[in-house]
Amino acid sequence: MDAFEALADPTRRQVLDLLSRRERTAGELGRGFPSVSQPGMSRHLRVLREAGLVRVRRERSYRIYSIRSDGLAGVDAWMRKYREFWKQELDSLERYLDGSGLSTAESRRTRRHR
Amino acid sequence: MDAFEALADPTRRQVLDLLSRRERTAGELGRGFPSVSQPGMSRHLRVLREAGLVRVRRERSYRIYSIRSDGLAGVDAWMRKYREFWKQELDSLERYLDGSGLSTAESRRTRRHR
DNA sequence: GACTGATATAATGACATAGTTATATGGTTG
DNA sequence: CAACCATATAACTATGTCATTATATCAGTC
Repeated sequence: MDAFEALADPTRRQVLDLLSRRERTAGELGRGFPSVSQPGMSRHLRVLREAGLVRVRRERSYRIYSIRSDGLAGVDAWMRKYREFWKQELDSLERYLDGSGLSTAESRRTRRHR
Repeated sequence: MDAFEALADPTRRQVLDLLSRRERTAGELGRGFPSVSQPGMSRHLRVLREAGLVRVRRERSYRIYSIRSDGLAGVDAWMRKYREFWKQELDSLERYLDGSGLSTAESRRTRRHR
């Protein structure tokens, strides 16, 4: 399962959100999702691992999971070429605002905020 | 189907790649993927549309599809909080290189290129 | 070395997805 | 308005995904 498929599941995205703050054991992650059984979480973690989105290391009897940027960097790279699209839309918003009654300062503020 | 699920399919990502260059009719998009039947492509386009990733307009008897940044901007926003992860890794690479035999100029070049 | 705690794998079932063929819709043209 | 072209929807099938229960693995402890 590739990174895009792995990210399609909301639970897995939430797991990454938790890991983005700090690394956690499999058990901690599992307890964070009462709606998911222990084997269910284990499977999600496996998917994330095989997609290159997380890494594991063993410590005592625990498995400690943490974010691995490789996979996400790949997704980010794919998205890069689209980023200009909303930048473009902001630009045309700016042009529109510049043409209207707003001052340029106000336009810039508007742009910065959205 | 949300934007993340829509992006999980490689064909749909390729469709977006085509549309990132210029808008196209459903037929043009279909012909771009000989491995996908006409109804198959129509379905993919529907998924992309309902996920907010593309928009359609009618012109003559054609349906013209184009990128709609809303959906992708949402995905990008989710990814934003991870971007610092590889930036961080680049920073530690830089620190490592600065500490090694490389000149600072070489380190900066390395950093900029990856 | 048996027992326990932490985690992974196996087996299975319900449901979703993507592809296929057949058919419908809707605008365009003679 | 009949025939045609572009595209969408329906019905169906194959395959995949996710969740569940039961079981295995494996390290640490008594």
